[in-house]
Amino acid sequence: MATLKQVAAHAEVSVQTVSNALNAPHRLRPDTLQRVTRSIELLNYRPNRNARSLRTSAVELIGYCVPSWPDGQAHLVMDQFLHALCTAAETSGRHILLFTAPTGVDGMLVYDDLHARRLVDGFVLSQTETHDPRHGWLKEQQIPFVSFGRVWKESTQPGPWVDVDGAAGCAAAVRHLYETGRRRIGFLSWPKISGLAEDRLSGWRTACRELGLPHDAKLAVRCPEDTIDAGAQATAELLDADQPVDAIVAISDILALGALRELNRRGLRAGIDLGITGFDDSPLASVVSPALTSIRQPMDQIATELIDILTGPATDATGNGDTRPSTERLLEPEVVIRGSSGPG
Amino acid sequence: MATLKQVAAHAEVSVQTVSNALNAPHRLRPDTLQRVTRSIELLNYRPNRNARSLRTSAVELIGYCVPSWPDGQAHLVMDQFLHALCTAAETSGRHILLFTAPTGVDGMLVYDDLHARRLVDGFVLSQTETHDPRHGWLKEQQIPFVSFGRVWKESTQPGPWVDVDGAAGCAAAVRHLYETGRRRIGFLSWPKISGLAEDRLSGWRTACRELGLPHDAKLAVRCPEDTIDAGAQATAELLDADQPVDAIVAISDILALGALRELNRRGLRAGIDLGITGFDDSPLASVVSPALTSIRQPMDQIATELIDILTGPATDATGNGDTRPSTERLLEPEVVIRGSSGPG
DNA sequence: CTGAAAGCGCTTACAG
DNA sequence: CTGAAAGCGCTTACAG
Repeated sequence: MATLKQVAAHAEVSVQTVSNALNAPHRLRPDTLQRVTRSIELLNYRPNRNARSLRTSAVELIGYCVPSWPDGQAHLVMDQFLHALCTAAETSGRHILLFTAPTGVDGMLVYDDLHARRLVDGFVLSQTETHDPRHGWLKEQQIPFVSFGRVWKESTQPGPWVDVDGAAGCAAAVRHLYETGRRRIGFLSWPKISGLAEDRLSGWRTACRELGLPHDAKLAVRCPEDTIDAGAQATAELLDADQPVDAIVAISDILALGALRELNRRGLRAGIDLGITGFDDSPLASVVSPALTSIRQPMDQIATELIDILTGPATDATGNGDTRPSTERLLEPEVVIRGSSGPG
Repeated sequence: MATLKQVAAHAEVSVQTVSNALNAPHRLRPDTLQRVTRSIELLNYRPNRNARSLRTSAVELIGYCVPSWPDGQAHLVMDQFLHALCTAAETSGRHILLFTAPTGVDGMLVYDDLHARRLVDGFVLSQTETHDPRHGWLKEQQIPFVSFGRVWKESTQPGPWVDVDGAAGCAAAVRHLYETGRRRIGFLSWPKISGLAEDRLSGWRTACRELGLPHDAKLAVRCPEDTIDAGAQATAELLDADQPVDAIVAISDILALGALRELNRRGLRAGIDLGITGFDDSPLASVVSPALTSIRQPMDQIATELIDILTGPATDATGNGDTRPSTERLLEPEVVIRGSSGPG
């Protein structure tokens, strides 16, 4: 492996000049730059990142904790998210370092260690939970981070975040179903009350109200778990009611698949007799028939914003200016229309 | 951040002794060790990894290229694999660095760069394809790597690998179905001929032959794509044949889900009227009803073996001893029995 | 525009 | 068992 010194000797300049050729080429005279560049190519020189990091104390590595399954819904799009995150990181010359950690506050030792030993510059958090302790802790330690997902139920959100407007997504799904002629739209939700679920539910409720559609509590079913079975059962309820629904907005693709199955069982046709939509546009959505209309989170944009915020000018690195507003970005999801919600 | 020097001053020893306390504690006298350890704790010292790596030229980081979807089957268990890989890496004091690269030989520039700039010590490869160029290239460059999955159709497999015995898995599924009384077992396969598909198919064929069951070509259907629809259609074929099958071994969970749907549509009960098995034990398997019997790859063991091989004594670092056999580990998958193949 | 020198925080032969 | 010293390969004020 060639070193800076060898390149310098070869190009007959000082190491400083070679370093500048790489990091501040405008400082060199064109002819010098060209000569150095030639030597770099000839010797196939690659700067040693460890040496650079030792000097600059920046590793250009971003930590991401791989969520441990079983977590239900989220991991069906995890590879999409990771791919987007990697790509965004690489665009800014960085990479993603993966690690595992216990959930809750116990895991913070791992985060702290990774940062203290300078394996990473900062963290991207996801799988944010209601009352997630990580954000507050990292902020207190002044360790750079950005969160995908808000910490719900907190009076103040610690630190910067990027999130998708679930309410807007569900509202858009309702409007889409309305436009295809549906007038009684049910909602399939999750069991435990979470900020995420309430957010999406509220979007359904608001849109129905605005369109003059029914939106009473009976139309929103909390499924006991995020499975196809539970989705099918809840769908059966909604179909067997005195006034059956003619469309269903599901809070996840899995539940929507359950709805699809129940329709199938009854000889009803999704997209014709009823409209069905899911959430996440997971790989499953395009694998069923009719394919599932689903609400897609803009993964690439999410990832880009996350990296932008994390690598941008430090929000609060000094500890002063604490009152400065955190960086917060709420992105719009998109309804990907497929067969299950009709031709429109 | 405390440094080695500061700890040394605090403990009133040389930096060398502190370093030894961390890396070779047996060299210190117990009382010295204790004193140093106390100083380390008091100052909350964490060794700077970049400095260490610069010195030792080992970064303790393993590169893994995130596969770009859509790739069909594999990404449903990607998070399981990543989690296992991370855990195994951490057990050996290492971490996973994620990156993206173009497929094929173009991507090798990325691999080379990552290694040359010392961002990683080596690579774990997965999504191995027939005629995958990466293995040969990395071997030639003497860049450490280990592959999850064999390069099929090569006369000699370049470099060490870990793989799962797909044939054994499918054979086990056939035997399991036989034990639950099935006597005419179909096979659902993929469109393009790949080493992976042929391997699994051969397991079905061999087991059927050994049990005296039919295994003619008509019983093995190549689905045009890895979707629920395709699986359902192929299942319909197998059921409408002159001699209908009473069980189906599917090469993927998705295809098995298609089989389940087709049975459902016909009023047939999986696990009672027919036995169905999938492959990969993806999150989907436990989310349907009846839950899907599926062949599970031992992810934790795979990951452990991969890291063991990669971090073990260099197989061929010197370039001599080229004839030494590569490290190769073929692991047994496990049939996870659920409702879709009957109570047994 | 270019160069000589110090230093980032470790580890590792080498002496004592 | 312990210590003084060199060096891993860079970057960065500081002079010239």
